[in-house]
Amino acid sequence: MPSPSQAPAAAHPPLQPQPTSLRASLHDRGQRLTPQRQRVLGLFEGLGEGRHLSAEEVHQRLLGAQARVSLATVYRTLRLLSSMGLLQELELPEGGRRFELAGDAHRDHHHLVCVRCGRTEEFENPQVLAAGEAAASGHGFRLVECVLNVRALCPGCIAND
Amino acid sequence: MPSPSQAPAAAHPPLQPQPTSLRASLHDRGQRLTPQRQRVLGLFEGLGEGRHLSAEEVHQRLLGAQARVSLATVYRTLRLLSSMGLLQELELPEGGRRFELAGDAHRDHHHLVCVRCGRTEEFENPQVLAAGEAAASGHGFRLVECVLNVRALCPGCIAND
DNA sequence: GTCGATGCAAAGGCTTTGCACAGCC
DNA sequence: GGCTGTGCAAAGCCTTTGCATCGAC
Repeated sequence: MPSPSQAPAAAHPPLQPQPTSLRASLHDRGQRLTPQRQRVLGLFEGLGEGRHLSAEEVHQRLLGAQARVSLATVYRTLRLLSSMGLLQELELPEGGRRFELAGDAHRDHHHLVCVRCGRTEEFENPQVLAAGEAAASGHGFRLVECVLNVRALCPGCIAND
Repeated sequence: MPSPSQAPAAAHPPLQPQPTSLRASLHDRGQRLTPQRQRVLGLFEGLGEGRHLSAEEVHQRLLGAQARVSLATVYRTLRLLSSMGLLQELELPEGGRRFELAGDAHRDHHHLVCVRCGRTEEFENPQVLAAGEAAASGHGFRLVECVLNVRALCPGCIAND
């Protein structure tokens, strides 16, 4: 269950941007809340959990939403939000860097990718998380996240084989 | 226990290059066995399973071993050997592309990476493989490989926290 | 001897950075 | 009003590609 950050007053829908907590997090680091940063985070929150975008895709979507943000700022913001723990960078095979909304739910969030056409499915499996935790604690590590990348052939590509 | 590939005649140490099967695989594709290709594959075989290198590292190691191979050829060869299924490209967080020797053993070969210092441990866990197979077949996919990337903090970095 | 592979260097993406201006606090 | 963030464009990796030569078959 996702823990509410720090908004005890009103119950708000999960897809809604949370400028309050974003501002607070930024302020703790001596940084500022700008429309660009709200836009980027809001974009991911609007997508919902588990959806991932490349820097270029973020840029295009923001332009499409009439939000004037430069690509350089998109890169800077993605890095900032990742370092704040609000976004997470993920590794997909043969692709590029992508980012998605961070959250406890993502500690058990995995990818099934077709090695031929790139089609991607997502799934969860608590046993994977358990295995990750076992491996981490077995080596004295503290788990941050675990991601299972399953590389496979999708039905369409099997048929074309 | 690693299964022997296809050398029923003599028991040879697993670290030995196998020019015969490499030549055969290349020949099937109308391609040639060159010293450079032997060198690159031999380097990985000499490392043993589960060790991974970037293109730059491959190049440096070959130069150090007095093998004159251009970086462009390293890139071309890594791609070729990957497409032949002899090497596999893997995705590590915050790093770059890396390659490792392919093999059945690697379908259950996972990484525990410190998100701060990059320290990497490797481990196996059959339950992870089972989860990957379940996910693949559940979506109609045919499993190629599954890799669990566990991002965590290592003991040293926890202490410096 | 033929046709593919290599080496070199230039081109190509994607990402980061320097600097002056704009805007949050 | 100070100081951080932004936009623009140039610089920087890493990787791929064109072309003449070399070498495996």
